[in-house]
Amino acid sequence: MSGNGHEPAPTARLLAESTGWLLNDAAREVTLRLEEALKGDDLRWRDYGVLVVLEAAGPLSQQEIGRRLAVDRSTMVHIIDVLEQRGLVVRSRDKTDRRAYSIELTEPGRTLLVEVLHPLTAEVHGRVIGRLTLEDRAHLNRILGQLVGGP
Amino acid sequence: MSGNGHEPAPTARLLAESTGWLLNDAAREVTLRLEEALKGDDLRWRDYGVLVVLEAAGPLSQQEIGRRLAVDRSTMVHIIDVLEQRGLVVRSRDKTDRRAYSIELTEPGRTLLVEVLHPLTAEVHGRVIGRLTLEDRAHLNRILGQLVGGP
DNA sequence: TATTGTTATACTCTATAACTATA
DNA sequence: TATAGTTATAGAGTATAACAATA
Repeated sequence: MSGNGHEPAPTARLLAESTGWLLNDAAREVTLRLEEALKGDDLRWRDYGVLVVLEAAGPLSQQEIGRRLAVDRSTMVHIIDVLEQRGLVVRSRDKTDRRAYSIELTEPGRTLLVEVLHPLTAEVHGRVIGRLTLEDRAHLNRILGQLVGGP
Repeated sequence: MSGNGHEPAPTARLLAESTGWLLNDAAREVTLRLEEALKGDDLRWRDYGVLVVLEAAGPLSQQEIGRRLAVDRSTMVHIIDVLEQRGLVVRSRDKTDRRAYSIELTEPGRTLLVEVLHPLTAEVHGRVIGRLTLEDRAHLNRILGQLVGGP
């Protein structure tokens, strides 16, 4: 990339009145740093997303995971392929619908999540969000929640 | 795409405690709608960004525009190509450094911005951000500004 | 020697469409 | 007839590296 190494995205300063630009810059800021941190474990932001979804919701079909992350089912195939090869998830046929898989977190997957990935992302997260007061963090989460929750 | 047509990105509900996910979902929400709105004028979010940067800062080199939008100079070539072909910007050689172009907004470009694009994006923006109270909007902008402005 | 714009190229990401097996 | 997963493929977007003109 060009100018987005570690400096803040400068669009913000130019267009501080536009929430859209700010949102994009902020999201890029956080995502870039998380991607950087996850690179050590050879995982992408999206892979981590799959693991987190499975941890939170239990076994799901590929399509359902994709729906929750806004990823197409054909794209999910590759993502699950990689995670399965690394032993972080397993595919087994859904008992009640044998067209679908039941994707499940393995013990190594769960361990990686708890012992490595969560601390790692929490650290990055803290570094970026750490600039904000606790009050502002709560504000931000509440406001963003309203934004994405609406119609 | 799969599940991100018009429904809110569902990651948020699952991981409401993680600002990173929320930021991504919110940014995607806004960007998708803006892209949709700009489609009528056959422009992308990023093209609009170039026009806005030029409007705010005056003539700039391709590389400088790219730096401000976090886009590589090789990518800028194509973007400016299209905008120039549509008569929205002009390339002229920089007087003091004849390696560089001076990219300038044309009158049609400025007019399109003022009469069409700004109202359009303001409308979309209002539709998404409109869910928030005026107070929350101010909060959000201030907090995001802190996030992207920091080290 | 360094830098702007350019080109060619390659890589990543993703979706579309057609297929299979199940429902 | 519809759906989950798969596959092949194609398109968009982007960066890397080498080159010409200029500094």
